[in-house]
Amino acid sequence: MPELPEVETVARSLDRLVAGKKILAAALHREKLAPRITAAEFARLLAGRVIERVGRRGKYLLFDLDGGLTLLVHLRMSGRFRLLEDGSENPRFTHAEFFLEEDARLVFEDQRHFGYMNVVPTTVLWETRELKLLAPEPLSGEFTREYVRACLASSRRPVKLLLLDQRKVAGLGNIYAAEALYRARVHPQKPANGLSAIKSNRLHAAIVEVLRFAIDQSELAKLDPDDLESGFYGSDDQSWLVYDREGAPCHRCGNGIRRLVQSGRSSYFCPRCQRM
DNA sequence: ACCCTCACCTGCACGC
DNA sequence: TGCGTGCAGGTGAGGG
Repeated sequence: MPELPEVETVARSLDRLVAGKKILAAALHREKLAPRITAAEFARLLAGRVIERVGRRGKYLLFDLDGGLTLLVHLRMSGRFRLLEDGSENPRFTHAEFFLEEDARLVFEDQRHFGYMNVVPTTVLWETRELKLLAPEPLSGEFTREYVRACLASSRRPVKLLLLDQRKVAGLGNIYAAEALYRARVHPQKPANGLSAIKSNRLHAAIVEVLRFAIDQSELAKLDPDDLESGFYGSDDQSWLVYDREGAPCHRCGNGIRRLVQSGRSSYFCPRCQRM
């Protein structure tokens, strides 16, 4: 279920826990998890590789391996890594296993079977279908006011849908899109090219703030960072300003938060603070 | 090129 | 209690 901030936290945790370790063997238990390679290739490509570092691009986790390979992972809705002690049982929906040095076992579990993995040569990483069309990182210098303004100007779609488009903004999902629009006081159904320069700038700032804040929260909320049994999730019990608060009072004006459906997905907003 | 709908799975909260 | 329904934070394929 993670968006950029949670994926960032997962990447940091994994980097801390498994960077420098060798994968002695790897097993793919559900072939469709890595549809571009076979289970045999998965095992062969990963066996013996040292995990040099774990990073992130958009909502993708990137495991840089020695020998010029990168393991790409998308958690989608329910993907999750766990680092287990030798001998402990696999979680119910374990779809991949990485047997590491020192009897550590990294497992990937995924209740909804939406997760995705691929192994690619690092030299072509940025040209892969997964990463090639991804928008700039919203917390990088590339993500400027001008970039956001140009993006918005290029489409008549409702601004909320534009924010969910990974080719426009990398890493935003349904929650943080709603939170950013609320902070910027922009109505989710407003046509993207109808935003004034002022609102566009507010939205740019709100996106950056929302993500920075959420990364901090997610880091703080991690229970015990050194507990190998705990999953690598950020907090589940964060409270959002508008997300999932239908009917509850707006923190700014007290009006009831409303829910509407756009492209089959819930949008939450304050009808008084976020006018068309 | 754009934009929408649907499919991919399981589990959970809800109303009857 | 049990069963049906709708919903879930993501994305890509396929269609108009």
